[in-house]
Amino acid sequence: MSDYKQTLNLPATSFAMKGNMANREPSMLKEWAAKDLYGKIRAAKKGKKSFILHDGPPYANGNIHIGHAVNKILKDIIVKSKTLSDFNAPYVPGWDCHGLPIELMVEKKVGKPGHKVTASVFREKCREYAAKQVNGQREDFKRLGIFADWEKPYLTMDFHTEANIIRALGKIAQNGHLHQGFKPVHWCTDCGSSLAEAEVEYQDKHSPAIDVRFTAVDQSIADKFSLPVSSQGKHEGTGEISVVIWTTTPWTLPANRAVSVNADVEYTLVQCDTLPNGEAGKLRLILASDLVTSCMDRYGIDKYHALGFCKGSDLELVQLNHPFYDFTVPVILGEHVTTEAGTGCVHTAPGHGVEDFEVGKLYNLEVANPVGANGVYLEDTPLFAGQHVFKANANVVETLKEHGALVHHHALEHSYPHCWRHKTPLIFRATPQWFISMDNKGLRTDSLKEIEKTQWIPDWGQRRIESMVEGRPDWCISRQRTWGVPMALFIHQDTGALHPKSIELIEVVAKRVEEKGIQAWFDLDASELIGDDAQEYIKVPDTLDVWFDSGTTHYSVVDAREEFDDIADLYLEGSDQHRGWFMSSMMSSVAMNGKAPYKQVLTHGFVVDSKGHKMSKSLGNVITPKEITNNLGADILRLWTASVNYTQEITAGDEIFKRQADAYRRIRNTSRFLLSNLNGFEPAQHSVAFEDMVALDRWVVDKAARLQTEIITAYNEYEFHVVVHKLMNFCTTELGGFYLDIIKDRQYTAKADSNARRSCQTAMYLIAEAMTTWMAPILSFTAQEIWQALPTPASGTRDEFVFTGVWFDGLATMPDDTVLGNEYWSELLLVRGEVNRVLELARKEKIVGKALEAQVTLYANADLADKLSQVGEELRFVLITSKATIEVVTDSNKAPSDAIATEVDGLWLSVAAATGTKCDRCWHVTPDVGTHDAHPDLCGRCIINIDGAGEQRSYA
RNA sequence: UGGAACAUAGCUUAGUUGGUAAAGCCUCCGACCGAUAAUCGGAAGACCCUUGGUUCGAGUCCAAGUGUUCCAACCA
Repeated sequence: MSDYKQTLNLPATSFAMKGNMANREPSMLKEWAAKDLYGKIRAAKKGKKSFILHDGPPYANGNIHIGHAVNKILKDIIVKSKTLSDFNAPYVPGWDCHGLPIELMVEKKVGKPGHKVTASVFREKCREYAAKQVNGQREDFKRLGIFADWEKPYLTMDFHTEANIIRALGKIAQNGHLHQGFKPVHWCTDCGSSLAEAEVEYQDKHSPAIDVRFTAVDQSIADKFSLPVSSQGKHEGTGEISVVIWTTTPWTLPANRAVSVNADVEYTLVQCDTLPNGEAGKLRLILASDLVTSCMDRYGIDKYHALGFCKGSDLELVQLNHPFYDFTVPVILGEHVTTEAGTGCVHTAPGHGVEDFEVGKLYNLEVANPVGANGVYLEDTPLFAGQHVFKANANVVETLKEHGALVHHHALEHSYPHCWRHKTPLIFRATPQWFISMDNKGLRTDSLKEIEKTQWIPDWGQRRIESMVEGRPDWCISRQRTWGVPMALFIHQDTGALHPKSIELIEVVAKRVEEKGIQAWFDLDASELIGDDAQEYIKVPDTLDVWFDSGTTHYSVVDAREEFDDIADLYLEGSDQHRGWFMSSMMSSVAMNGKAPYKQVLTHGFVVDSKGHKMSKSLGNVITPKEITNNLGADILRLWTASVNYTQEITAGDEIFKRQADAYRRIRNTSRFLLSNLNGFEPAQHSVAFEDMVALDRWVVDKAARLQTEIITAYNEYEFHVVVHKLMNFCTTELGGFYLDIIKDRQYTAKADSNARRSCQTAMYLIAEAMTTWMAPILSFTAQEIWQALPTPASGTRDEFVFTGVWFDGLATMPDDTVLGNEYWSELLLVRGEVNRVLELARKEKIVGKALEAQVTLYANADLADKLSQVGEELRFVLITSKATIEVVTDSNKAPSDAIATEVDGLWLSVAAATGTKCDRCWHVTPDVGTHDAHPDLCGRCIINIDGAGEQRSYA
């Protein structure tokens, strides 16, 4: 055996084939942190045009789930790609730290505020708990390779943020958007306080279900129905006309202010020829047509008939007598009214029901609130003063009977909200609340204008938030909670009016909060700030809705942090945030500044399992980021995130991650092969000028340049799956299946320092440089690993990190129609595909094994033959055969019958075993092997490459 | 129940103004043994969710339906 292998330029690299990223990433992160990578990026981009992605704060509770991971990875990809586009894109991560879920967790540990611990201590515990949660989540985010100012995040519980939240409230009040009102909330009469939905549990309860009739003030209401007409005139029937309602909460009747009907439902005027339970007498009742039969059954009225019909809308504003009070209430229209149960007419007490409240607002109904905090009717409540509402139920029923208004009464067992602590039934009770008005100062219309100016991606986001803003009620920002930013206002104890100096006072309070946190407000003695006014003015005890906290971060964070010099360019969150953060941010920003807080809003979908179902513990289909990073590494998780169209639901599953790992290996191996062929290549001394390169090498560099443009565009449009697909396809199709396969001959067998070899090394080097930047925003760990393995560039130094630089600018392009340019090689690629197909047939027949054992004859028409011959003798290198012969086909000189027709117009192929002997060095089969005395096992080409000046290559 | 979105090979995605459904991965078969737990070649693989409609012609336009997700909270 000869030793010619030693004369080859075989690939060599220390870059491992297996990434083993799960194990290696943590140490890379450690190193990056030690070297202050984030700080280095900031320094490198200082003074550059800024791009501000403002982080929506996750709630500081619990481990991060895969949705958090997707969100942060997408943000990170954007920040990194913008950085490579030479923007200064600082990334300040945030956390939402106040609010009920944390209170509930802390309650479990230390009990409710005001019981075992003071409110002050309780807040301290909440603060500690939130801080701990933030630390945990922060480490998990870091593990994903997210680059951020982790040492200086923003927390909504930072003292200066808390102070700014209060200032934001002041600004909104100053601009006239703040007003007081009432709103019904879940109320526990034992606690004497409101409850959050999370504190409500549903249990079965027995309630008195009653049907009550409200007599019409004006009996001519009958005219509204389509009454039958006879010779005696209209048949109107006889008996008092009433609308009948059904309710399970008789105690709410004192607060009744209307009866709701559905505009589109048909109602019947029913002539009853007996009273309920068969007693003698006549009545006319108004009921939903669909429910007449069931109602009559229930009432025990068997002699009745329909007099006429009308739509609910016909009854609007008809006046009815309250069943036991001396005032009238209107019939109003509400969409919440259905005909599933009851009578189709709904008792409406705006003080005791959310739907009642909402519909009542449309009709300017009074929000009557006759029930005190202890569940007892207030002193000025006629008939029931001093009675507890649940005890009063029986008395209300009795009173109804006395007034002849009770149509039916029975007991009902149904699911009813209870206090989770006392297990007692809850009531809905209107309490004074603070609202940001949607319409008083045109907030709704102004917001809609700003929404239109904002770019929503995908574009349906705009319609979505618009419809929400159009339909939303005033924003109730007050909460009766402990762990929240206080509504730092003083109101008059009797009138509820804001203190005349409220705006100045807010700044004074904010200064104190800046020093000592929100506790400063709760510790504050009113007289300290307002002196003698403290006799008449009291501190508002409410806290702010946490949506207000996060919604105002455009002010408390973006405006406040010195690394930001403008409003945010981009907000990026899950699509649920149209209702949430996007909305609260828009509302507060317009209320404060009259403009949107962001220029673009990008949304992503939710992560679902492989069947498209949401992830939940009960289904057992939850995949955690930790599982992925521990098994496959963060780069796989990142690649997966980047490879999907995240605007829809994002599917996660075992097979999907396995496929991502496959894709990862392909990209990694292609990079490895490039690196291994750059062994010994010094760009400064070995680079070949573009115009001196072999044609095929120029083509691939041009291809890479075109691709880079497309990839940057895809990054700019936030379409990362396009990046991944293009990258993969380039590795597979252009590189693996074509270019790299072809140049192996040159790379391995040409003289080490020949133009033929240096040319393709130059191309591979340029591609490796560019490709590393392409993948850096996504496969950050791998890209940096490759970056460190790349040779020193011609400039003499390489930045320590791929992340501080810009897209590679060393690629060159050629016009499409350049001689031997893109068009030419595209066509040759097609020809090669056909050759491969035919080679495969020959392989099946055992004529050849590998392609180099074959010789191919291309029968081509004149046009094609001319093209093919442009690369001359080097055509065989393109086809990776030992010989390639072109035969011109004309009408008179057709291809032989055993040649195989191809998909390429005017091309027939035939394949045979190459004649000659296999060269021991380059493995081509040629007749001249054995004719050279010095090297009997080599072909002439190899001898030139070993002993001579080296072969010349121009094309491939 | 309302509002919004989505539905194309096993997987991830392309499918322009309607004109015979593409790519990569996976799978299978083969080659190679100088990218080797790699690489190369070839092949197979789709009732474009269903049903109607418009049209000479529909993955694409329209309608209805099915499935899934998000929204409709003093949850974030």
